[in-house]
Amino acid sequence: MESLRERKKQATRVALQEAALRLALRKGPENVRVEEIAEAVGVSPRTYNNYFPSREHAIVAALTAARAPEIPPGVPLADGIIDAVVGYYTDPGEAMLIIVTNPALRACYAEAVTGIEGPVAAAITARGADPRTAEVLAAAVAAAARVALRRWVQPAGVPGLVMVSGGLPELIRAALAPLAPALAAAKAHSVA
Amino acid sequence: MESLRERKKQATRVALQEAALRLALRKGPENVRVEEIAEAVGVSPRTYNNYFPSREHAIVAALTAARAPEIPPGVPLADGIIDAVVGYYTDPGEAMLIIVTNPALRACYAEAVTGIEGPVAAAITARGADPRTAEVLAAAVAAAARVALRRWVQPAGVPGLVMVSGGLPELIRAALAPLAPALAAAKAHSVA
DNA sequence: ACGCAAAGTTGCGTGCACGCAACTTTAGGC
DNA sequence: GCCTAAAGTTGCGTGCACGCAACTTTGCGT
Repeated sequence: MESLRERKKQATRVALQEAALRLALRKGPENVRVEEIAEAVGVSPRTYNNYFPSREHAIVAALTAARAPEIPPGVPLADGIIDAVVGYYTDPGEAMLIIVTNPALRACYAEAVTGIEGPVAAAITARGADPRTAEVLAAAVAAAARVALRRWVQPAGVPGLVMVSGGLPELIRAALAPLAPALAAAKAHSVA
Repeated sequence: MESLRERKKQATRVALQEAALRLALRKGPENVRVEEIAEAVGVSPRTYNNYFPSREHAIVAALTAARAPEIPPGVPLADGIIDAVVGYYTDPGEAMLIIVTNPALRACYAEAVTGIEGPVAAAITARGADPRTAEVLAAAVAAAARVALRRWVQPAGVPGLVMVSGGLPELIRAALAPLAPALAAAKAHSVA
């Protein structure tokens, strides 16, 4: 059902996301006031907060909106999940730089990683695993993805340590690899 | 080194934690103002925020302060970690009820679960695993613990579903179980 | 077409988080 | 003991998040 209400709400939501991202790209995320975003869309600041719970959420939503990981059903579970997560994070254009630059945006983006838990859990369940097991493993996958993001951003921490920081896809694969045995076991458990 | 500075800082920090918890228990967490906590300790509100980044953090800190999970070195890795995490969450007296009642405190407490990642990662590394693997697995363990906490709080979600919500320890064991294969593999990998 | 109930928007008031620039306290060399 | 630098505290100002109570718009039955 696409009532007028729904369409209007969605329109202002999208407008707010786009305005927030545009302003952040132009002036830097620090220098964007909620009032500006609201004004650019023709809405009150109070209404902005009815749509987004913080100043950062609209910007992050502009990047994560309408993006859901797709997990291929044929391949082994671990491989499918890894590819899906890698694909999920491998579009971001220049906007990604804005996000990793700003601490508040980084935190908000890391929080948004939770969004992959639902689809991942569904995929694991679809393979026959117990839903509660799937929930835990999906949370673990999201946690590993956050670790990968953290490593990607970090300037390599202690100077003496390895500077692996290659591409984000490689970091994600490396971070998810230790979870593969648990994913395989979940599948096996479903068979038993 | 216990300089006068350090001792004073620690004293006010502890005083703030205790005051925050005491007031929260007496009046309910919602009705405690930062100004009150600061005044109870004899410090300015601004100083409160130099110690804690939010109103909730002091209350949560009062419960998580000086608590580090102890992971026995002898037993199998997964068992040791599970027992340690269970023990970590199995003291909380009546104060726990205050926390699970309030959404903001719940969020803050869940965030504090990150505190176990360090010790857990250290224990995994101590068994010979790669530090980067240990970091990922520790994050996964923390994520599983958060799932257990979520399940413990939730009023059993959909009415038709199982109402497992027994004790928190059982929930934690159930949530960590799916990660056991990954923990075992990390240890095996170190041996190979 | 009418009118009522549900949903959405807005202004207001309050409390919180925090950068900044004074000001005060502590540490340590002399 | 004295003086200076480092560390800590405080007041102030600003912007944000959100509960609340009007007010406006939309949906829908008649």
